[in-house]
Amino acid sequence: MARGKIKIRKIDNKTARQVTFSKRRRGLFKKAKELAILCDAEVGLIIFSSNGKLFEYSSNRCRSFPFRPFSSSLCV
Amino acid sequence: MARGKIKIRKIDNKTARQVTFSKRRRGLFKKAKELAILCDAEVGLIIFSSNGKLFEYSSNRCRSFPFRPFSSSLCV
DNA sequence: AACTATTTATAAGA
DNA sequence: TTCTTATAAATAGTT
Repeated sequence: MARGKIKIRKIDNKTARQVTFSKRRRGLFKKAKELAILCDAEVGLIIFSSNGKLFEYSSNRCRSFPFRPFSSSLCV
Repeated sequence: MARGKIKIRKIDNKTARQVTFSKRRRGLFKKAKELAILCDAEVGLIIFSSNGKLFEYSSNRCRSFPFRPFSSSLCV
């Protein structure tokens, strides 16, 4: 998508993979939030990095239906 | 992001909101899949439209840890 | 982390 | 809903 087109396959180099993960993770969360707002949708996104670190987002507005957040802490 | 810049706020017109929902939902799923493949991550994405229709994706590979798919049918 | 050339996503229109 | 296309946004490679 930028200085060159890439193939969608696992990035072998660990450092490069981590860099791409950080960049694309941020982009994905941004898009998820935009969809929720623009389209009045409920969106839940959960990501485990290859190291097992958790990242999550929920658009939930503390309703019991149709959707509960992944972490109760997200619903303060 | 195209013929004009938009503000990220709920789209009032229902038809326009549905059109945007369809387009952006597809884009979001694509990005989610790309992240999972490129970065060897586990990704789960769940969306309820404003009409309550469910759309979901899980990159899960049928492991019991760290992540179970949202629907068992996704893990055949 | 910042830059920027390019690719990709997409808003509006057909 | 699908296609087109001009433009905004994301991002790959670089610094």
